[in-house]
Amino acid sequence: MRDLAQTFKALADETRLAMLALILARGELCVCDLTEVLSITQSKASRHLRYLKNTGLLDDRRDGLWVHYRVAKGLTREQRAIVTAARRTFDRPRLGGLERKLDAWLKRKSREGCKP
Amino acid sequence: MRDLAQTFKALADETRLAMLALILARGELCVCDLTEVLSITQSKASRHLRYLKNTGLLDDRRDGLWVHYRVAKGLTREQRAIVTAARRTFDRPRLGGLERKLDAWLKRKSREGCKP
DNA sequence: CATCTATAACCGTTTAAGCGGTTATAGACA
DNA sequence: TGTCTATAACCGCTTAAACGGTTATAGATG
Repeated sequence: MRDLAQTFKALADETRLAMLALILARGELCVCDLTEVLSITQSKASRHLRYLKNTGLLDDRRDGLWVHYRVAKGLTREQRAIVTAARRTFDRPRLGGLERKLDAWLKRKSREGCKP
Repeated sequence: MRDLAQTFKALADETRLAMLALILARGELCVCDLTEVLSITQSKASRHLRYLKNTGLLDDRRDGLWVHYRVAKGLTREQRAIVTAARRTFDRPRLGGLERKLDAWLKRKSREGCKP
């Protein structure tokens, strides 16, 4: 019960939910992508990603300066069930909007780098 | 996204999770049953039940002095999905233990009333 | 009406989350 | 080595949760 409550707590925040939705949609994203697309500070992005990682929902992978986050390999049975249910219920229009923003950002990033 | 996070928040607490598990298992329970079986204060039980009711997960029904709580009729699509997933993942042994305790309590209650 | 019971609502306190700003670290690169 | 970049870790502050104890309310019962 402890663990189940913990998993729900990890998803009980709009920012973390949006991060998970985007990562589920794209497989893997780096911190600056999420910071940009969700229009949040780097410190906020980092904090919430750490939370999701500590809960065991995400893994990270360093690649040079960037750190990429993806859904963890070793989800528990409980976690898998909850994440799957969450995935099915994400707000489609909102997620669509975020994905378009992400695409625009990725294009700009590939031209001009990670800065603005 | 707002609502989804709200639903997760409602389930992000061990007490509320246990309450929901018991109510799902039995259909309907009154406040004193939950107070007794979970060994919590009345004020705590009432507070968490109000939380679940305000989130739209539970309905209440007054019957004389007692108030019975059950899973709400009008769950949103999201809520139904999440509750169903949660139900599947409840800690079986723990829930079994609570149910045995509940049965013992209900027997005693029918004999001696709601008191101890 | 007076009293008793089950529950809700309130209150003051403690604990935990979340936040932005700042500093530290790890790796790239001149 | 010095500097730049992406990210993590830290800090002080603010807000929100949760708690137990107490009081209020609704309905039962004598």
